[in-house]
Amino acid sequence: MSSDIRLTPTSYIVLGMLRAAGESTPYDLKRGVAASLGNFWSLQHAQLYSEPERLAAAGYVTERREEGGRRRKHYEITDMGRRALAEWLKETTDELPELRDRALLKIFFGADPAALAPRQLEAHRAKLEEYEQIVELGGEHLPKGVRITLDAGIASETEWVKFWSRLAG
Amino acid sequence: MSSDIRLTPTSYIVLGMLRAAGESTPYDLKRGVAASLGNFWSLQHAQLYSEPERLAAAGYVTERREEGGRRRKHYEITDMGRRALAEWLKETTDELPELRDRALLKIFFGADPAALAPRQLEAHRAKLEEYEQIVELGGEHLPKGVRITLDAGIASETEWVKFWSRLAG
DNA sequence: GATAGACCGTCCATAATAGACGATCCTTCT
DNA sequence: AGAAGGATCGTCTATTATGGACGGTCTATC
Repeated sequence: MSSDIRLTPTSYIVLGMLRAAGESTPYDLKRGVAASLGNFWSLQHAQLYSEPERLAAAGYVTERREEGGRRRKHYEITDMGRRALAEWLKETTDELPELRDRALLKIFFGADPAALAPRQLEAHRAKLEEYEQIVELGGEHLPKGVRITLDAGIASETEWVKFWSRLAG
Repeated sequence: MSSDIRLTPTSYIVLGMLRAAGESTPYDLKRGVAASLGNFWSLQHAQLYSEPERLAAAGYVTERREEGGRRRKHYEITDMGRRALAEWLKETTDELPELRDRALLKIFFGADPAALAPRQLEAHRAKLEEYEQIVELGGEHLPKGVRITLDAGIASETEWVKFWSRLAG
């Protein structure tokens, strides 16, 4: 409680997941993130262990530790956490997304696009298909926000598939 | 020379910029990056001061320091640096781009899309226009790789403009 | 030759990355 | 029941990266 920490996007991810899923262990968070938001916000699983601790120390979440076995930690969002999350959700932003594309980086410096294209095309196609699968099996009853990000993913991957197809020739 | 360091994407950015532009100071690099590759590979200007030092210690670049005034450091790529860069450029990758989109993150957790859309739309539109400007004034004689990444940027921003337009309603 | 504003370099505390490592748990087979 | 092997899960460490403050230097202008 009460050391004041800086809340980063990582913090809000933890808070958001906890609000949506209820009490969770870091591993739960990890799986949840990987299956969804990890697609447009990359992060490291180790952070889902350290960040909740930080949040617990500052009072945004509570921590409960199993006695036996794996001694897993279970976290739950507090009212303070809910308030912080709600406030953050209300703020708009004009920041553009950050992108880090290794393949583009190589092309920029003169790598052969036709050499890079096949594997990139394949990877983007696979991702696109993954998204479409999710929509097919029950995209109707996804929460609205989730559905929108999924649509964004589909639109964006579709575009990348086109882009790399052109380069593959 | 000869401490062996791990070469990160940041390293290759420094090497690539030095190969393309010849001897440069970190500030030169900073400006060069901001104007081009910064659009699809975000990085911090402080890194363009620390990374060349690291590379110099390992022999990938040479360092020359001004005597008077600002005592700027000038860096130049070595043969060893060129070899490392060339090798990296030859490797293909199936890694997908990393994305970090704060606005999408908020939507995912339930923020109001219509509230977020206007500023995002505006920002993406501005970026798109910036790219198109570059093409207009002399996109013909840009290096091929640079031109391709520019095309990628245009395609991608066009898509985002559409996406946020839909949400703005 | 003063001054304002742009240009430039460095530093620091904190956060994030990458990935190894080791423990625990579950299933299946004998 | 017990062993074996694979999936699940948690932690740690060294290295990089982030964000931003701070302070110095240069240049144009009056």
